[in-house]
Amino acid sequence: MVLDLPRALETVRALERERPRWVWWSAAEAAAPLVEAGIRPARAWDIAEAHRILCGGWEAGPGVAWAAAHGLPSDGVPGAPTGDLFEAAIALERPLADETLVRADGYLRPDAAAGTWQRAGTTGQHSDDRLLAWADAALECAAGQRERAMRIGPRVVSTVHAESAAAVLCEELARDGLPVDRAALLALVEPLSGPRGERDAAVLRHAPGREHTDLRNPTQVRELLKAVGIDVPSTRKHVLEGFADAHPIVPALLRWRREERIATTYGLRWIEEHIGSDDRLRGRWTACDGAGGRMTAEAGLHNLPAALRAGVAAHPGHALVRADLGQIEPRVLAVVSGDAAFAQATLADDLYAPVAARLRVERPIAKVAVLAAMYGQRSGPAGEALRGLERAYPVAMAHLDRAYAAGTRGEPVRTYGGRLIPTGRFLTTAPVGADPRLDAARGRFARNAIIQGAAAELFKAWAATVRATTADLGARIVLCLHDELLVHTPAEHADEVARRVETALADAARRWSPTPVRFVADTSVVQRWSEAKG
DNA sequence: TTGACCACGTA
DNA sequence: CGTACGTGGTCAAC
Repeated sequence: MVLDLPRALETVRALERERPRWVWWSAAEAAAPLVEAGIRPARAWDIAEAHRILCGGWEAGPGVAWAAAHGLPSDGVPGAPTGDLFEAAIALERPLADETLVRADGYLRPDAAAGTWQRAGTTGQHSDDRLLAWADAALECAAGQRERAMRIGPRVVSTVHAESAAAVLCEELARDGLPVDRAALLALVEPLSGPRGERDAAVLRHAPGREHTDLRNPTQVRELLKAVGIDVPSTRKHVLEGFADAHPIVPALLRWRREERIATTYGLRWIEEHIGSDDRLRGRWTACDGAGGRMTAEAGLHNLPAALRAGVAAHPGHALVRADLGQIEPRVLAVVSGDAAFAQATLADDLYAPVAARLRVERPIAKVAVLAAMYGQRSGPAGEALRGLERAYPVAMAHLDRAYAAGTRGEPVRTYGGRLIPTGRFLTTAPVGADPRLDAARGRFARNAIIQGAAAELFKAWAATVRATTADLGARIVLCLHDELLVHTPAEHADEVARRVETALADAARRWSPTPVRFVADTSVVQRWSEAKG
């Protein structure tokens, strides 16, 4: 007997009432079975997520996280056991007996890191001992990580807590799924799911003699356009849009592209594959992608065309509370830079209004200038206003410049929440300093990452708070989209959930930012995701 | 079969 | 000469 699962789940359920902070190697491994059993753990320390924050990168298995928590070089982490003859020979040489989890050199034994050692016990007592040792190792590893986080700054501990909650939320999102109106979705998709020949013909009739063109092949499309007198460097949408009036084939082609996208990516096959018989769209979720620190989702959950949002709908007796953060990135810049003047501007509903007043320019100019400062866009009328920004908000601008400079040098940067972001990741093609264009790309990457990354951290703190404060009403977060939340709730509690979503934002922001920076959400109760905002 | 590239959806 | 992600298509190299 290795584990009596039903009994273990009952124990967990009882313990959860005390609201412990669970320590686990990863939510995917440990929280998923709990979520499956209807247990929604409130607080956790997720070793894998903590490792990604502290050390950057994606690889965060027990062997790697343990080594980092103990200050051991990552290149010494033993690889996963392969089960080959060489390993079998070593096992014969040093049989059994070896019950030590940690090797003499300080690394975890690889068969334990891979999860096989714990389950390989021959007797009950034997495997219980191994499981206990494995649990102790997790506690020790988490303690080491916590110490390291505290050394960077106490805020990093909060970040780990929020990321750990987000990782559990990801398991819940994957299991619960996004409620859809299957009939509505089919009505949107089906007209485009006819034979491809018919869709193609609507374009090709504009070019007699070239009916054999494959519209999916950019080279052939370019030749097709050339034949009707349109010479384009590429066939991308924004290029073609400039020629919309030049020839009727261009709008026909653009329309074909839109429909082709839905027919291929979001067609009947997609519905069949990802939507369950309970009318829930399900995909896998990750709490923190490699670079931006954002959540990611598969199955099209994060790039559903706007046209299909009418197919995302509350189920009977329920409503959707949708809320999205307004102007999140400039508000985040105010927090992470500590620019008091810029923070003052966030007190307005529309942050660009006070910025425009201060710069003595029109609002659109102020907006373009702020976006240019954050993203590095240099085209357009931003130049003059950009110099105004430098004078009005020197602290915020210097903060962005520092990130850019660190990136050009290939140095890692840390987000406000403490997540390490390596910038030398383009090193595979050229070393730092070899190619100015690559260095500039690293600079832009770093400058964007500290803003996008911090925004993701605030978002997850908000989502974790919403999750915690609305669960008692039967509400469930069903979609996270970078700055937007969808909460599925019993209809009678929808208004209360909406209020709590707003409160959660104010609370999360207050905990997150030592200075008063205002974050605003546009929150509404709807039946369909497509319904108008406000 | 795999990886590069294009293209395009979302933020 | 904003960045990030996931997905599906074609093509060339296996």
